Amino acid sequence: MLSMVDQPPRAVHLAFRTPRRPTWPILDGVSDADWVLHVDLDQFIAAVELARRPELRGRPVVVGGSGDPTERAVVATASYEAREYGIRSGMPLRTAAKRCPDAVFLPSDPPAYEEVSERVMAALRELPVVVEVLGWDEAFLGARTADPEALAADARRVVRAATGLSCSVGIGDNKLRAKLATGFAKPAGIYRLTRDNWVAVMADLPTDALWGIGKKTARKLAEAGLSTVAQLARADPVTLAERFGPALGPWYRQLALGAGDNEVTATPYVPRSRSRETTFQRNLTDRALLDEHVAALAHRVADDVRAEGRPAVRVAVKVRFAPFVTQTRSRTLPAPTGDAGEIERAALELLDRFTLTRPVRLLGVRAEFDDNAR
DNA sequence: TCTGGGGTCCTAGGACCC
DNA sequence: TCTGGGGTCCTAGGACCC
Repeated sequence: MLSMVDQPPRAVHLAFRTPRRPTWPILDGVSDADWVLHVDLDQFIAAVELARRPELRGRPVVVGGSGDPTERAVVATASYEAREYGIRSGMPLRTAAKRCPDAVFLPSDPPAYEEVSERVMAALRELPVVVEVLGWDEAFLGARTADPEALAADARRVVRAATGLSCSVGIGDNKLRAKLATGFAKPAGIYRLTRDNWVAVMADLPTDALWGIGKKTARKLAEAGLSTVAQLARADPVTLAERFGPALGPWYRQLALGAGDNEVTATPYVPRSRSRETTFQRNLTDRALLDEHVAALAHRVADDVRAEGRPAVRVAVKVRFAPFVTQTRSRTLPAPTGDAGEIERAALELLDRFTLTRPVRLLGVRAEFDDNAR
């Protein structure tokens, strides 16, 4: 339900492929310069819940699923108190309940978070900045100022005034550095990360400290002898391209150098796809039921497609079998459409292409839009 | 650790065309 | 015709992020 998802890889790649002269800030502390600020709400979902349930303050609070820790669902956000028990976002609720049986489990309430998020973004737009929304609880601010720390403090102030919520602000000379700076600012702080302190701060950290490198890639990099940011920064781009692909390989090295684009844009987000999926509390084997669920998902997707006002050009169906094997089947439609019947027909035909012998734990339907029509 | 839901982008192989 | 090289589309899967 995160409707505004980050798009850093594309932006960073574009900047990498067509190197633009970066407008590096003039760091004399007096002249105006271009800065990127990254604002990130502290434990956003948990904070929204605590704001309307003040009696829970100070207790470990876990938000996710329908609030029943025995169901198939994961943690959306854990309060800092809950994090002390090792509870993290993405962790199964059952695991969280084992780690902290006394935690308060609350259901996820997306409309409530959406509403607060809009107030946060509206407050930020009152500042002399360009606001690029990244998700419910994150935004980049582009600004020309001589005092980015003062601007960051202003951002924290207006967000608190509008919503009562706390946020952290990273200051950088590009988006990558601003985003990573926020990690050092949390909670409730401000931190500046630029080319001046990049090496001192980042060099010895593992590669997955970078935004865009996760556990899997970090492991593969380590196997290639590249465990730290400094080692990755010194790696040969040609070798990286051979091992990790023509775009990803060299891009990893750019990340390690702290390079990235600094263009903040308020241009509204235009989605490339819309999808709906459901994990069943109990695995499904009955083919008629599978058909029914896919048809229902297809109709929800068709509603979303029509709401977009652009036709779908492609439909995909996802099946996750027990224990946890995921397959997808997709097809380009004969003609772009927003018609629910046509999307349903395509989805059912795709479901037919799977070998449906194993129990199914998840079904999903996705519609894709024409990339050129953005 | 029995592992959600909603997104984005990259890769690679094969088809197909000139 | 025992054989090319490039471009583009289609499809499935993987990785990452919030």
